Amino acid sequence: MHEFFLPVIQNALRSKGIETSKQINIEQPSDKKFGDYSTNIALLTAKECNRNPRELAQQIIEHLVFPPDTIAKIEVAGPGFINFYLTPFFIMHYVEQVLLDGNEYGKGRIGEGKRAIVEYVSANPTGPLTIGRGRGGVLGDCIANLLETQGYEVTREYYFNDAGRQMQILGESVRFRYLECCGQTIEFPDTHYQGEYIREIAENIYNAHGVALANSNELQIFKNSAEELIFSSIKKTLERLSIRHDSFFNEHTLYTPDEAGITANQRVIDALRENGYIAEYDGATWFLTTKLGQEKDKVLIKSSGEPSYRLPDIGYHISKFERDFAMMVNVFGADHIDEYPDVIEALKILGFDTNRIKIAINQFVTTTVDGQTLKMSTRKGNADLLDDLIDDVGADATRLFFIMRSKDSHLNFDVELAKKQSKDNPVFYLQYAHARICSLLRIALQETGFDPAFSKEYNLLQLLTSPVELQLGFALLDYPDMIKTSLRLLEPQKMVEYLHSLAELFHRFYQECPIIKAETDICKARLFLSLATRQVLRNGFRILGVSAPESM
RNA sequence: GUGCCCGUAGCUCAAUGGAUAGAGCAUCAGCCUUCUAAGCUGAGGGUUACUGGUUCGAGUCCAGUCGGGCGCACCA
Repeated sequence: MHEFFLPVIQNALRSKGIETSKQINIEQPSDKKFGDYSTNIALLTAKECNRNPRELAQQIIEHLVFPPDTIAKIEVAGPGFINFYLTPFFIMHYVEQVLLDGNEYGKGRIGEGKRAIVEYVSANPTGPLTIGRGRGGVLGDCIANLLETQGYEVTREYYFNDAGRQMQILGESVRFRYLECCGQTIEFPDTHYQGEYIREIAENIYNAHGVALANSNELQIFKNSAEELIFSSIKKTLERLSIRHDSFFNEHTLYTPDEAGITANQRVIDALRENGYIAEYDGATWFLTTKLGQEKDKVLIKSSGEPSYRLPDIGYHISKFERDFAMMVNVFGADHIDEYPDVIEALKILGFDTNRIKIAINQFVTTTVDGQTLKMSTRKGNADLLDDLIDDVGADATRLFFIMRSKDSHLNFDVELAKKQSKDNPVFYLQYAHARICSLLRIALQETGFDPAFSKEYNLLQLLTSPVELQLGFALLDYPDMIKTSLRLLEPQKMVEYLHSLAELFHRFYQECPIIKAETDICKARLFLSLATRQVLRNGFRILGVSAPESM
């Protein structure tokens, strides 16, 4: 709707000779008595023009020219708001558009011809996925879905490292458990991975090789089989939540020399050095972030000769620029917050357009069981496993729980409540609306023989004039704006909120308006409205990755 | 100590700087002989942690105070 109002208001301002740097906001008032849409442009520009806002608003109104039959009423209200009321004709005409567009309804074109990359999950294969990782995974998947609705060609990427110190410890952990299988008594170090899955991997190896590996100090086989098993279990877990990646980027490629015999890491060092941001001291190679006003320089190459995580991170992002992505979204948990500024600074120094990079940070998930908050750690093996949660509450509820809160808020996951499978579960409310519509359409077909999907009598929609019908129609028309807002904020939670209010309106409509029992034309019109509602629910569910059951 | 996030109803959370701060759960009172009651209608419940500031207007922005979470390695 923004596109609908914007040019008209701009024209009115121009013909009044008003120049303003202020942005024209079109918003929905919290209360319907202030109109369907509203703008505060008169309030914003009054001071610049040295005018009374209400007077100014009145004069702007006189110059507004809308297409016929679209706006029922325009008024000045309060301190100087301009409020717009849509005609019932316009609303119902738009519902028709929902039916015509079908699965395409809500799509936009701002990303057409552009490539975007979303990086998410990116857990190293040291253990099964935890609930905390799940939140980022679902968030990333939904953001990728949102980007696709706007025409972006999206790459879903998983960045991982199977070479570092943690993998070494993983291999050793498995070896210790294996030795236990062989009958040895081991003092298992606190620093190592204590999860039950390590034993299982060790038992697998024991079953395959017996005691043959007990006297070797070779870690490779333990590390490799652990990595293989853990990675496949991670992928399986993600699959259960319909989270998929189409690109796996191994950090190790940044350590591998190219045709010229130079590694990506080395190129980063060389380029930063050329710009005067590299120095060697204390045996290490440093990124001189003190020159950028930070307290300390940051190590890029440790005195051992190995790069720290920052160096490949920079190289990794350069690879995204080289792959020519117009938008790069990084999704990660709050514990990774501090690594970002350095990477961005380095990229700026090297002349990259860092505005293309968007960071979506999700706050932590705390789980409460019996009112007790649990602290999680993969290494201690007491983490809440994502798989267990999916077992308990199902994939739909898991996904919805993760995105029904703003990513900036700590998510309090009450495991007991989620396990209940009761009607308290918010996912049921949304899905029930969809199932209800499906049932309605089935019965309508049976009893009246009318199938709205194969009829084009859309003009019948104009018969619907009751407040709840118009409110429902209006909500449908708001869907495309909702997607854009959600994407701009990288916040799928907005979609959940919207779909909830849409479901609520439908339930009310269903309660107040007899549909199959209504007179023929009214019945048809209400079935059209129901069908359009189902379409928007479906389209929204697809973005959230929640299933749309035909019956419940 | 310091960087980021958060503090809103009994609980979990909403509210692109807008008009009377809203949902769900919980509590209470109604609505199924009628298209799915996993639903609908209504009631109660608030000094938006605190103190200042910015402006036509602040839960929202700024400064400070208090409280909670996450970081602050030559780990990733």
